[in-house]
Amino acid sequence: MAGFVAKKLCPQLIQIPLNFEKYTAKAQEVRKILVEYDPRFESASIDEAYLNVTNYCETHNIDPEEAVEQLRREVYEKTKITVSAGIAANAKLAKICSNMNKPNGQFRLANDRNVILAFMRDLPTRKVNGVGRVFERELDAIGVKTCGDIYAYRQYLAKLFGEKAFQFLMQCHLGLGRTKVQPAEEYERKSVGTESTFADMSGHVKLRDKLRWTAEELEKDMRRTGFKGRTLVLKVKLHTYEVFTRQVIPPKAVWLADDLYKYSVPMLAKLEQDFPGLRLRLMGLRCTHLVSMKKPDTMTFFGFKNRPEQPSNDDPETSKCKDSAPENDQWENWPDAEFEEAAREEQQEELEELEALSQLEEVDLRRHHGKEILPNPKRESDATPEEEWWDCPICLRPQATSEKEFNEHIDLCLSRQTIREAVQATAQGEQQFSRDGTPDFKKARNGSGQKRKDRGFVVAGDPKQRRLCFG
DNA sequence: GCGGATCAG
DNA sequence: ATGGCTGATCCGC
Repeated sequence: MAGFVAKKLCPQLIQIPLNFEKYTAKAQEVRKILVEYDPRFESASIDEAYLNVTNYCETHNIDPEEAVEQLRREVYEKTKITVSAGIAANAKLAKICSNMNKPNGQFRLANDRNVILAFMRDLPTRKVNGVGRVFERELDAIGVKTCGDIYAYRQYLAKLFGEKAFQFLMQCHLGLGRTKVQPAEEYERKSVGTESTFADMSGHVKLRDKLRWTAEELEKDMRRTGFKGRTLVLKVKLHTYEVFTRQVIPPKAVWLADDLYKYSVPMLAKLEQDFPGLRLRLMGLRCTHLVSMKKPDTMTFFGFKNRPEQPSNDDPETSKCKDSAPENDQWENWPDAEFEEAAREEQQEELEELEALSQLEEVDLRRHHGKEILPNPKRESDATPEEEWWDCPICLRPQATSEKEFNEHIDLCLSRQTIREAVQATAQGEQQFSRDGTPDFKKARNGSGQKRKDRGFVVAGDPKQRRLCFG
C-alpha cells in the first residue's frame, strides 16, 4: 500500500525508511535454502523465485507437496520468514497458485488437463500475470471475465488485440505456460536507465542542469552494470502528466555522463520547440541496444576453469543447459557493428577505461537504482574440500584433479602455447584466425554455422583483435 | 527503428 | 484518482 494512503487510513502509523541492503541480505539467506531444492532456481525478484523440484522429488522420493512443505518450514526456521508457494505444471500456473493460500500457505494444482481446464474456467483474467488493469477492462467490455470465457470469443481476439494477445489468451484458457526455469543472470539485460520526479520545472538552464545531473546518475549505473548503449532515450513527463520519449543513435556507443548529456541535449531542445514553455515533473535517460564493456575473458574463452567454479555432476538439468550459458557464447554474441567500429573507437576507449578503472572505488554500490541480479548461492551440500586443484605448468591455472582431464588439458595448453608463439612471432594471425576474428577451433566446436558478414578488416592491424586474442 | 502504452514488482 | 522507479514487451506507423 502506498505510504501516504496508509498514513491517511492510520494516522498514528510509524513509517521506517527503506533499507535495501537488509532486504537483499535476507533474500540471500532464503536463496541459500532454495538452492538445495533446485540449484538452477530462478529469482523473479527480491521476494519471488521459481524452482523446478522435479529432480529433488525424485532423488528424495517425496511428493511435491511434501517437498514444498519442508522447504517452507526450513525457510521459516532458518530465517523467520514465512513464504507462500504454488505447485503446478508450469510457471504461469504456479504463480497463480502461489496466491491462493497467502499468507504462509501453499496450493497444488494437479498436472491433469481436465483439472487444469476446470481451474482456468472460473479464474478471473486479472489473476494471470500479464493481464493488468487496462487489459482486464478491455476483456470485460467484450464479455470475457474469466479464462474460461476466452474460448467463445476466439474469433475476435486477434482482430481486437493482435496476434500476440490472441496466442497469449488461448494459452491462458488452456492453462499453458513456460516450464523452463533458469538462473536470473542467464537472462540478457536489454536496457539501463534512470529517471526522477521533481517539483514542476521550466527554463532552459534549469532543465539542462537537470539533464546533466540525470546523465551523471546514468553513468553510475552504466559503470556498475558494465554496459554502453548504442541508443539513448530521453523521457519526460510534462506538468500535465503526459509522458513522451525521444531517442537518438549517437555515432558511438555511450556511457560517460559527458556523452550522455551531449547527445541528449538536442532531444531536449527539440522538445522545447515542440512544447513552448516546457514544464516538466519528470526526466529520465535510458540506454538500449546495449554493448557489454566486459571483454570476453581470455581464460574463459580458451576453456580454462575458474577456481571457484564447481563441476556440476549430479544434476542432469545443469549439464544439459551448460552449453547455452551466455558466457560460453560471448564471441558469437558480439554485435557485428562492434567490430566495424572497433578500430576507430579503440583509442578513445582506452582512455575512458583507464579513467573508469581509476574511479572504480568511488562508485557507490549502496545507492544505486535498478534490478539487483545476484548469482545463485553455492550449494552447501556440494562444497568442495580445499585444494582439489592441480595447477597447470603451462598456463598456471587451476585444473581438475583427474589424471585424464589434467593430461588432456596439458595437451591442449601446449598446442595453445604453440599458437600463441606463432602469432606473436609473425604478428599476423591469418593462419589461425579467420577474417571475422573467430578462431577456427571455436567455430568447429560451435558448429552452428552462424554466418557473419565479412567486414573485410585486417586482423593484424586491428588493435582490438590483438587484445582480445592474447590479452 | 520510433514513440506510445501497458504491465510487473 | 493508489505514487515512483526500473525494466520488458507489444503495437501501429
